[in-house]
Amino acid sequence: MAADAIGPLGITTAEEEAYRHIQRALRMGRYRAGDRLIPEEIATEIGMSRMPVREAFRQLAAEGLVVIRPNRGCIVAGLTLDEIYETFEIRSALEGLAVRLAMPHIDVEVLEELERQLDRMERASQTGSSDWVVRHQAFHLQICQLSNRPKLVRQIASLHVVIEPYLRIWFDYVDKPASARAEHEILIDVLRSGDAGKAEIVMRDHIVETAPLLANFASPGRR
Amino acid sequence: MAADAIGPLGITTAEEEAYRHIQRALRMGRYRAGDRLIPEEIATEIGMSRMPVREAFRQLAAEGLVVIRPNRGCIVAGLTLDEIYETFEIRSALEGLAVRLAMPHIDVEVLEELERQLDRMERASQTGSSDWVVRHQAFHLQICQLSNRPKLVRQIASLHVVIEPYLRIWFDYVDKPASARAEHEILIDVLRSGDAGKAEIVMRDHIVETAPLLANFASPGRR
DNA sequence: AACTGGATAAGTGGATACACAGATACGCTC
DNA sequence: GAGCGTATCTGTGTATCCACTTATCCAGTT
Repeated sequence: MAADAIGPLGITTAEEEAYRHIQRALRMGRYRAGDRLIPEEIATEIGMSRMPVREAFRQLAAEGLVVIRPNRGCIVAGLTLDEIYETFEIRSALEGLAVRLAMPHIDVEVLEELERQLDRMERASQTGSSDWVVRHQAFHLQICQLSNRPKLVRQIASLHVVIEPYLRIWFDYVDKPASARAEHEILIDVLRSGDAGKAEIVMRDHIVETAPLLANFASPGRR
Repeated sequence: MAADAIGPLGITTAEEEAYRHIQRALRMGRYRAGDRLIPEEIATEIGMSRMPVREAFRQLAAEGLVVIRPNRGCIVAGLTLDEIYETFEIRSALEGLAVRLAMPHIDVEVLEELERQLDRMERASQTGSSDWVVRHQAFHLQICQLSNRPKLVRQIASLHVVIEPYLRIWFDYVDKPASARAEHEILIDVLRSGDAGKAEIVMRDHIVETAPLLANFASPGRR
């Protein structure tokens, strides 16, 4: 059939489209925490009925991006200060595990690729756009993916989505995280060293130390 | 209204009921990995239309218990051998973190309660029923809950649900995990010692060492 | 005899329609 | 004037219906 390639990406179902649309909006910080998401509103926005939108809500609720209370609609979740810290703690444990398991798959080419990623990150930050956030997450996920643990990577990616709005707020306040480059260079260094146990510790510390930095800026943004 | 208390538990919506029904069935191992879950079949089973069942599928898919392929229905997920190991690795990282964070909240009363839990576990195993699995999970979750990290506990609980069918198979093959009692006594001992770092290591080892034990029995059961 | 093509049946995804629960605002009573 | 009860209205949750995709089976061809 000619109508096979409907969308630009491999979107097959209306639900998938709704899911990506809403998730994108949430990541971008278009809605504020506590805002109600009205199914019909979003449905007309992307030209479908509210049914697939509702099913998309379910997926988002499972990821913790929204909260659905029976008969009382769907509201944007938002994280309290405690929950931001908690999310970073979980990230530190999972990404620490990932980097430890990734160590056997580290070679020169990988290290070079990571260096290039760092360059892209810096360039993105200089353009002033919040592309830096996307690049930063790509850098972390790149390392995690080397662990060859699909479920682990998915869980980590899901956590990144939850904290993305807060990273954006942080980025908007401070023009560019000054120490970010150095921080991530240390990560590459420890990967180069080949010490899996040390790499895990460095990654864990790197992540938990980030939390208080953006918590200061994120707190006014929460509900 | 008199008809307020419809169900025995606080089930408010049909979807909630469908979700619990299917999740229970999956945990009990009623379906085998690869089986197709037919919405109409389950819908008539609990007296509703297939719509809430469909939405329940979404939640289950988000938890990784089933897989939904567009236009091709809902099949029971099941874990490959690699995925079983991976799940235990993730559990070890998360429960390790949880026990470390729980340490400040450990006191004599908590330790006594955990000892009682162990007794209940042993009693459950002697009755021959697979209640042991429930008790075992309750024991682990009890410790995790002391961390005071709701999101962390939820993630861990979700992993427990995924591996529950395999724990049951394991339990059915070997009448009673012989070393289980001793293993968990060690956990309580390290909690008593007050050394958070050591407790994390002990918990991590305890969990990853369990994986190969039940992997041997679980492998014939997978798809 | 095996493989490929099409036709038919079954089943999933989506839309519309309806019933019920919750929120809000107005009026009545104290 | 304030507080409570009630009525209306918005919006969610469920059911039925329709369209489209996919799988299966049979027939025709090589």
